[in-house]
Amino acid sequence: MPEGHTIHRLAIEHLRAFGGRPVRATSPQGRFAASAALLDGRVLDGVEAHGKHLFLGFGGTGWVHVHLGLYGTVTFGAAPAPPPVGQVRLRLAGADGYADLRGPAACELITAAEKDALHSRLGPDPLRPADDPERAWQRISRSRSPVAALLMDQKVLAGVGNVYRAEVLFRLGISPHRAGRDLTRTEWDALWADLVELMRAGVAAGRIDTVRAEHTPEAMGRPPRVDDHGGEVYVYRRTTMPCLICTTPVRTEPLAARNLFWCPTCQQR
DNA sequence: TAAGTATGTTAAG
DNA sequence: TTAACCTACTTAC
Repeated sequence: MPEGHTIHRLAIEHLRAFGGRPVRATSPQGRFAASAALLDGRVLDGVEAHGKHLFLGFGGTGWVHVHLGLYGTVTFGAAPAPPPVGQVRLRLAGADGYADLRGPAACELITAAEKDALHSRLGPDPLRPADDPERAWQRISRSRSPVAALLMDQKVLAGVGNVYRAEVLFRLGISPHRAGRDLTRTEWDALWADLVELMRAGVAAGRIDTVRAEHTPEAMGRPPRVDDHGGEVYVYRRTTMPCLICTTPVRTEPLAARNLFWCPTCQQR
């Protein structure tokens, strides 16, 4: 379930589980075996997340760069680690627990310089307190592309995926098809602020919840809805259901190779 | 058992 | 714009 909140949460969990102590590293599947051997017995001394990229620091040995892609996962468990199940690219194991990485788009050992190069290709991340939203605004306010595409462009903004883009646009009532340069500065400031709030909540909860208390099915007097991705949301993959607020059917269409979801009634700004 | 789907990205054309 | 890739799960037959 990888949008930026997942990756930031993973950084925290890795630090808590393995930080400051030597860790055993193996690649049961074999595809990361040579690098795992270099890492085995080293101390995890730093973790970082930028957008959907996770970095695990091992001193002079370098950084493990992980990108989960569409369906990569990390599962944590308590020691002793059982025999690996399925395709485990990387297993880290400490005295108290272990973590299994499966199906990542990227898992590679890189240098500090290579890590810097990756950062330079990414826009500001709402979950990195020092990141400056002005950098994103400079690009958005000059672009003819629809805001829904810009929010997903990791060079513009890092960490937002298909769920957060759909939900934040709904919450602000902004049409996904508006061109970036037609947004007002006030609207952009509100988008960034809402992303910061939503994504921080996502890190804390480990899932994406975007529905305000006054709009829950309970509060609206509607039957409870069952999510297939774990969180309570307004429009993402809600096409078989009416909009929670106005009961218009939620609409979907492909945009830049991804499915976009929005409410044509509530999002007319 | 096979096909389809997924919260993502890159490279080829 | 399209295909390819990484894996697991759900749905169809």
